[in-house]
Amino acid sequence: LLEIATLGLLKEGPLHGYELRRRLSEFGFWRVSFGSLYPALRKLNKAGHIEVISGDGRRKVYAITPSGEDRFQELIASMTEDEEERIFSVRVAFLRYLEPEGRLAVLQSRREALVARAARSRAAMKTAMRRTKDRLDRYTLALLERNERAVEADIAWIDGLIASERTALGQSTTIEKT
Amino acid sequence: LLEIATLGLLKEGPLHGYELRRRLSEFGFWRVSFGSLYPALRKLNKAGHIEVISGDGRRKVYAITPSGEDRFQELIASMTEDEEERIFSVRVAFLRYLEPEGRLAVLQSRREALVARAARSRAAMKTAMRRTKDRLDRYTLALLERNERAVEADIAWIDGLIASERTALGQSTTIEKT
DNA sequence: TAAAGCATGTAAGAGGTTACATGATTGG
DNA sequence: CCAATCATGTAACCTCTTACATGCTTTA
Repeated sequence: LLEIATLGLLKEGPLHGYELRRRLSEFGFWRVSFGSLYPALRKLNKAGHIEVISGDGRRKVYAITPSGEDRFQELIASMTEDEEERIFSVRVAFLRYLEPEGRLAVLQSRREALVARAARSRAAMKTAMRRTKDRLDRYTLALLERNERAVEADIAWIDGLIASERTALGQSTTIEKT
Repeated sequence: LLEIATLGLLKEGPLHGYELRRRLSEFGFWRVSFGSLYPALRKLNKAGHIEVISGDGRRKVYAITPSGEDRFQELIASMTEDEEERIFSVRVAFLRYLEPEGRLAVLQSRREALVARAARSRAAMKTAMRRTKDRLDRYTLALLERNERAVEADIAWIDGLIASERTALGQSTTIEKT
């Protein structure tokens, strides 16, 4: 998570650690702790994915290297199924760096995961109701309903992205728009 | 997370580890790994929060102890601000075990966190637009909009729960319902 | 000149994961 | 009887957190 977010932000320009953290939390990703940020930067540096382009003693400004670009492409394209929302958000935020086919693959993979989750959620509701003999408590019920609505909204959102991705990809479909 | 989920499920009746895991994933919380489940059970046992009520060599059936009940009450009532969705879900699933005042406190605390997040999200959108001079890319924009809608939906959901909690709590307001 | 904020870092530990090992029980 | 699945467990590791330590720079 930190690795992909760091590389993604550094693709937009060199930054030092403190500023990187500000961007991360400002964007609404999460407020990463320094205790995790600095060791991560050192690790990325040691791996050759980023380099120090200005160490004036005070600030250490990092820039992404070609090796880091490769690593970033690898990370952004490889979806893990039923990925955490936080990680997927970071992926979407940098989705513009992926080629159109890769984007479509990521979005469709996410869609499948969401549909599977919705199915599991509905199944869970049924089993829960059967187990408790329809005495499902108010809060659990409210939670399950909320989750169902949230997943449905997300699927609709993804569908919108997929649709506009498809029209951007296959221009041949745009026959007689009027 | 595992601690509160385990204690909460054991409040409904004794279970062995394997079955506990089934319930956890069946409910849609998450598929906890055995490598985390069994050490956690041993830790809870050592702390005296749960006890083995049937170790027939094969299955080890655990039950919650009075100490575990205390621990559970402590965990369910103590909200951490801007809590992860997963943890809050577990909290809601067991909210019925909290007294009405505690429930209201938890819900209102969550509401505040969501409102704060929405404000941060809007601020982030403005700074991001200012920084990139209105050339915010499609995906980032879609993501920010999606997040805003999701948080708003969650606030509305919480408001519903708070409202019904309030009417259940203060019966004096129910003057002339017809 | 003192406080607030900028900036980097280390150590310990929380809370999970994957991979591996082992054995009992049940169903075809 | 063999495979699947039930059932428990350990070891190594990953990612991130909190708490602490340090020193510089800006501003009131």
